[in-house]
Amino acid sequence: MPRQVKTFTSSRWERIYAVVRRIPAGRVATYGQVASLAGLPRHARQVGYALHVLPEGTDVPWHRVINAKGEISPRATPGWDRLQHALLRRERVLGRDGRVDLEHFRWEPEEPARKGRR
DNA sequence: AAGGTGACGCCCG
DNA sequence: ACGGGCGCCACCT
Repeated sequence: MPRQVKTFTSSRWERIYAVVRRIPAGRVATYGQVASLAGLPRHARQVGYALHVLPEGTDVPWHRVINAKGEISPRATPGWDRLQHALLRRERVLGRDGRVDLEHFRWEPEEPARKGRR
């Protein structure tokens, strides 16, 4: 686990953050889903890493990203998963088992459907 | 420069 | 439900 967080100039990470920023409150997305939407399929782990190195006070709603099982992924540092639980509960997406029902709360970005052209 | 690591995901007992 | 194994691949040391 990196203790020293470097400045994130990586465009890959920026693309990931851009996707995460679009997740509205009350919805969640999975790591793999974010990766695909960012144009980086099979990079779920990189999404996890990109979120991991976010500075405190970021505007990126990292807590809305969970794993494919609808669970809050365990952290190396205990305590952080608690914060995510609290934030998600505040957004009313946590089931009684502490998990998120993806059937109900998975974020599905609107299709651009930019067909105003013709 | 090479190998280790992981906030993942999927498949199989 | 649950754990183990493995493929993935950029980032870190």
